[in-house]
Amino acid sequence: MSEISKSDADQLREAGLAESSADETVFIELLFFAYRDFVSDPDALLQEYGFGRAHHRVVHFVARNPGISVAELLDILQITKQSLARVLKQLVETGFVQQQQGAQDRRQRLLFTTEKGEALFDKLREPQSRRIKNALSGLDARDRAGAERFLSYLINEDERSMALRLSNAVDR
Amino acid sequence: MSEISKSDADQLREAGLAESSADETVFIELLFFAYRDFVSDPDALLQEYGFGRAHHRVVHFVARNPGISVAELLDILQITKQSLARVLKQLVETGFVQQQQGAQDRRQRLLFTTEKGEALFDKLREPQSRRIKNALSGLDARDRAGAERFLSYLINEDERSMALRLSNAVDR
DNA sequence: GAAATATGTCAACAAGGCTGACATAATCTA
DNA sequence: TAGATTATGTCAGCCTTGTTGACATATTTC
Repeated sequence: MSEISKSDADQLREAGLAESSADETVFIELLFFAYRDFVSDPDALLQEYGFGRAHHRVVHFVARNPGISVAELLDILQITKQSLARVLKQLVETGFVQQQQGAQDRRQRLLFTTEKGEALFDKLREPQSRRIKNALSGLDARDRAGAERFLSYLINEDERSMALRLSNAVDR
Repeated sequence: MSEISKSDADQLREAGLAESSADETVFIELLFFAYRDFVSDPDALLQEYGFGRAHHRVVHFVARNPGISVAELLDILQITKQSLARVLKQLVETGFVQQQQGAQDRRQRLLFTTEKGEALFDKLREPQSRRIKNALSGLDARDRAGAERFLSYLINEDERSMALRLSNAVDR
């Protein structure tokens, strides 16, 4: 990993000049750059539909969790009811998402993607999937495991198991 | 890594039912959850100053790259001149960032943090640094290297070396 | 029957993206 | 040196997506 040399930080540390934050700061910035480029992929595609990133997140998590309730979706996205309602309404009106009254609890509106929604989900996932696949192609199994662990440990502890359960859900 | 089991996806794959995107989708969602929580840390602190995430990014990269030009900062943040100008103006007016005419090229306004800006930088970095440190504490050296590699390979190839050069810059 | 819950809705606001046009000063180049 | 290019700033206006708080409805639970 010659590109990812830490020589400067190492030298500083040996000289006793570095704060302990040196190492972490590398990761702070790697996360910024990686996420910046990672989310940039779907944006151009979304414009064709007049949608934004918020729509993408909703379509993605509804497609991945068919029958999810509004409350569960709010939990995942960590935005307010109103922020979700706005984009969800548009997605329902334009036929990308369907609502269905809950069977056990009829107060719930369970959410599903339509075929159209499924197609959008795939279309938006494709470039991100490609980027991930490309990144993983340079890594061996140990590296991949390390990346997966690191990301999962960044998630708030009290929500980690839920997040991992969702991410590892059956992929259709 | 019992928590990060891939049993569902594995079963599907063995049954020949899974699309090749199954593995990547786990990373797509891990990135979402990790970044969601990662950026949530500084938000409460920023409110005390009446600032938002955009201010954070500017303060961070100016503090990390003293004397950076406006053009270089735009390159990092990948936003428009106007979006930057708005928050930069506020940071200068409130005394967190200083401008200084370039010596060689006097058209440039080189940016520096003030002591006040430096203090804010540290204050905002602290919780993120703590989160990273906490995540790394559960990992061995191989895992850490894997995480670092994975994130760097997610960055657009034509900007990767710049990003890595910045991230590995001398940490003060 | 009353309280709690799931959801929706409305009005209003703020942050921070965007565009496009135009201005100024400084540098580079033919 | 004149003209083109570059670095930056600024103005007006727009859009998305986040926020709050109040209130309404239907349903479930106690």
